Amino acid sequence: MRADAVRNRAKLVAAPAELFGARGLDVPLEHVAERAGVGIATLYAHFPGRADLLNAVVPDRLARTDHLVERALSTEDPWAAFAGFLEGLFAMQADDPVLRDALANRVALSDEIAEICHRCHRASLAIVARAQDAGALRPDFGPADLAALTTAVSQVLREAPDSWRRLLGYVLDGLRTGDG
Amino acid sequence: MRADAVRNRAKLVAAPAELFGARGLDVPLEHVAERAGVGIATLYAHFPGRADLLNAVVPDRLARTDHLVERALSTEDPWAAFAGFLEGLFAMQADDPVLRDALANRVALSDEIAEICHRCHRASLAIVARAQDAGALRPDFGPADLAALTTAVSQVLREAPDSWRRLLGYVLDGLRTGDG
DNA sequence: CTAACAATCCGAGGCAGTCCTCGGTTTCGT
DNA sequence: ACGAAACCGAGGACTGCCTCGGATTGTTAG
Repeated sequence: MRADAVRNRAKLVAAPAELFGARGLDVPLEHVAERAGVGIATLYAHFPGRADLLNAVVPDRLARTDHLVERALSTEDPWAAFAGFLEGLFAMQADDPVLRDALANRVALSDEIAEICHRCHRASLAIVARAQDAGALRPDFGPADLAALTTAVSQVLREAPDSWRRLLGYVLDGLRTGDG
Repeated sequence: MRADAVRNRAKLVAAPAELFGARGLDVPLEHVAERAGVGIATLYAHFPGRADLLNAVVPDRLARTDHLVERALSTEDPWAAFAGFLEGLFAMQADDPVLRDALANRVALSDEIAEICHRCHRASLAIVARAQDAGALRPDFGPADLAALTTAVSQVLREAPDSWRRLLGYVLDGLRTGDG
């Protein structure tokens, strides 16, 4: 690849991050190109469609959840691991609109993204199971609830970024059993 | 107003309800007109803009919350009143996409709508205060939390209509104090 | 009953935003 | 300096918003 092409591609991958903050994941691609200081046709030369651009942007962000998983698994207290995992997951989304919208199913899943999601999902099941086995987390909390919680909080993040922590706190209090 | 005008206006007001279910509040007005069996120009003759149509549709739905408020205020147990109010509020939204989106701030507020919202909001503050005074509801639960909860659940309603009740259950469990 | 007027209805079409492609032009690398 | 690679904006296609001028229909007075 030519040197200018590399430079432009990098600018294109960097541009969405700033724009997404304001308008969400569906900014016009023209704006992205303009922000990157690049013609619209150049954008399409690098990324045939919107999905391809997202697939170049999202995986890196999404992969950061691995760190969270790692931290949770190495936390001794199962409840603290579970609560900290959720807390971290949403805090990360609060800082990163791209990640937030990606986890809220607002991105068409490429194979790569799907793979990372799968990995994160499987890990979170383990974290949940461990907390339940320890008797700290209600046994009736299921994977669907986790998805619903993500949906719920991501919306709060979008509309009232200051309220999510309190809401999560209430949910966690409701999820905890006396035993933990 | 002429007889056919009355008939058409009624059809126009009725049409959105069915359409909103599938696509949310922002269906093309052309579709609304088609559904009503009316030309697009007729729609604009009756309602100069989308907001005017919504203002003709929303208040009726929104006013149904009054019934909920009434029920809650006449429920003796303050916690049951509070929990039942929320449960009813969301169940109502689950059945009525218009109401759901209206409460999630997706409608430009006309004076009339704003007035009804205000009334409902004031009433809900009373319900909250009563539950807190009785020592059944955490004293740190505030109006902002109520708004955040509405935002959160309305999004779950949109994307996973079967999960909201469980999620609300967890939140309520977290909100309840031992005393109640 | 009918004619005539006014109220109402209507689809075509102009405008705006976004997507994406085409053909020519510029720039990189040798 | 030459060829290939990459760049670029103009513009066609589509969708949704809204308006215009003419056609239609309800109403009422004679």
